[in-house]
Amino acid sequence: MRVSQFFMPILRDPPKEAEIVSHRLMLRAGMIRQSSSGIYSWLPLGMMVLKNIEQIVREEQNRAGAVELLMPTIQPADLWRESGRYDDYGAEMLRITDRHDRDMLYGPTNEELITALFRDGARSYRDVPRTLYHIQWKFRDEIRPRFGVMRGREFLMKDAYSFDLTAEEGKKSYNRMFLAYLRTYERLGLKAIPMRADTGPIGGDLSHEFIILADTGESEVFCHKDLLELDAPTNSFDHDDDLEPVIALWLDKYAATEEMHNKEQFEKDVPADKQISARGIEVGHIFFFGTKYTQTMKCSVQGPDGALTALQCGSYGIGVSRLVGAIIEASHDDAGIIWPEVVAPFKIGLVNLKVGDDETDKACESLYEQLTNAGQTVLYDDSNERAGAKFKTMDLIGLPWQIIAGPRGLKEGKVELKNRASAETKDLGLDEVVQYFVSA
RNA sequence: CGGGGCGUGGCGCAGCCUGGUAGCGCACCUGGUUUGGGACCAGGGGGUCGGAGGUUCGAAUCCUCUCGCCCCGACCA
Repeated sequence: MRVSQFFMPILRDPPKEAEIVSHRLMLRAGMIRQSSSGIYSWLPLGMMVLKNIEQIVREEQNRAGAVELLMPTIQPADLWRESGRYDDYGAEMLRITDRHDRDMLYGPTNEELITALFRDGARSYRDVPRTLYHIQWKFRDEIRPRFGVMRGREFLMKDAYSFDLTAEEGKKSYNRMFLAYLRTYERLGLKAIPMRADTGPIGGDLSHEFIILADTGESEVFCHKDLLELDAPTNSFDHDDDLEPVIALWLDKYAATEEMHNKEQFEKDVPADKQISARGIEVGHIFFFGTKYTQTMKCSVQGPDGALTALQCGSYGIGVSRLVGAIIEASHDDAGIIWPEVVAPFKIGLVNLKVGDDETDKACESLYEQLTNAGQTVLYDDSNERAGAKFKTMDLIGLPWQIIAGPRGLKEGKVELKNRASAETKDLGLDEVVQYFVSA
């Protein structure tokens, strides 16, 4: 993509409403624009990141055996009356009336919808276990949206739902998703710690929040330091594998959010030098709630003995749009964003320091073409800005690699390759830079 | 919802107290000089001051109502 053809409205100064760093940087880098309180348009650069995250989440869901579908954003109120949550959910649910005066709502979550779908589509014990998911926009009419995309009213969420015959089986589905979450965050370059959590309005008795530590986190969290050292297992698992021992690596160590925190136990279980108390951002939440919805909504399946059994369910959410902000909170410096390669909107920023200079133009065009042809994503700054402005912009938008080409270096046949994260630079020949990326 | 604050060009702000028909920096356009970490000079374009009503010869400025946005709290992926 050429900057001269792109849409990336950079702000030199942050709008005053943006308080936290990720919000400021997203606005400044031209990733998002607010439409109304807690509701945002995603501009090209932001959308690219969102899609990249979404894709990683999708791949790990698929790998964990979940099946993707897509449910609507607007749901009929009757479904929620059936589960009893229409009245329970309160003002956070955006209620709408259609032209026929029917009560509708903009879905804050999808337990009812998926349960109705599964109820109609599954008859036999042979139809379980299944885990279904979708990645869809949700709306929760927060009393006070804030922190930009981290706490918006409209947000993109991956939510998965597991259906099993027995609670024991259900726990397996839960564990499998637990590991999928660890993998997902690890791939995103985040260290997410599962913590025992309150189940809130979703209900149920088994629940974990996945928390990443960041100064700007909205809640206080407490955990054992060793949890930060654990790596997600890389091998695949089947539904019937016993994951308890694997999960135990995480569950054996103390980790709790404010609401679940037990100071005495924390001090008893965790040596003083291993005690971490910090701020955290919740980037995922998983629940096992058994038959809470399947019973009231009559979602059952016939067992081998012919008896009808209400299915055992869990639900598993990842805030995809929130992750965009969370990653920035975890990865930035004074100059701007520092994208992990896997989610970066482009891998390489190619900076032409002197547009109009024959040799520089030629070198840049050639690099752009070769790298693009080799499958690299390149943002080529072919604009007429001055060098300084281009550097600032590149640092702000945080592409992992910058290739800087100007007459001075090209006199020696060299361009500069700069790593955004480490700020390391090296001078390479034109062929060498291409090689660097093509062979890597 | 309770408490606080703000709405003046794309962004940041001044003007409002002491009414006289809008200004500054950045951004944008044109020309020139510049050109490796947000250049300089000159010349331009763009707002009717969130909205409605009122007071007044005259309202961004005063009064009333209203809408939106932000911050603190309760709530949340």
